Amino acid sequence: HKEEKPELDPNNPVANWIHARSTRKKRCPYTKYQTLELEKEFLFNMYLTRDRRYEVARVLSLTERQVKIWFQNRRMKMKKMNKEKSDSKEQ
Amino acid sequence: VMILRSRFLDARRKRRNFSKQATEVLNEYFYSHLSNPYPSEEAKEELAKQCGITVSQVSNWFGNKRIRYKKNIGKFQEEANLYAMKTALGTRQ
DNA sequence: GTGCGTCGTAAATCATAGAG
DNA sequence: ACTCTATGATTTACGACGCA
Repeated sequence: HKEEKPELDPNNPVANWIHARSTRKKRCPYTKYQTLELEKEFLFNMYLTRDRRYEVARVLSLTERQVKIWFQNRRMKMKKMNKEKSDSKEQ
Repeated sequence: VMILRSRFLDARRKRRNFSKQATEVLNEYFYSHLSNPYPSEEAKEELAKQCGITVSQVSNWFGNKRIRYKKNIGKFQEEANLYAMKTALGTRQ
């Protein structure tokens, strides 16, 4: 299996675990307004065009990358919710 | 029926801590795979079945366990020794 | 090679169950 | 009964890999 960063260390049990790179941006919770607007946009279309992405990012003071990733995560969330729903149906 | 059903689903939403037995099973797996505590999808399904929880909950448990263990190994030393001993006793023929 | 897709995860944070 | 802390869930941000 692959790693984000294999910390090369001898006897430490944690050594071969997956570790985030130190350059990773710290998670920064979005405001209620940002989240609400993103949800509205997602309701309009689950996939962004390049123009919509630029516009949403500009309006919400996020980077286009953040908006792209938010949509990716949101789609995964939707997928998970759908799976839960279908799992609970089948006794 | 729909009301009872939705009530059951709402109740499901309220978090309850996992049973002692379930936590036992998860910890046994975690500490016996400490150098690579990343269960496969199949292993997750088996653990979920044994624990009476969902695969997502198993994933959440391992995610939380890994980060919390890594953040403070000392705090978990006693627990680690306990499960290491348990595994040793259960494994010997 | 570029660029956006999913999948699995790290790490931080949220919410509150329940231990003390 | 009331604090808090431990615990389960959710939210950002990426790495690995896939496909057009």
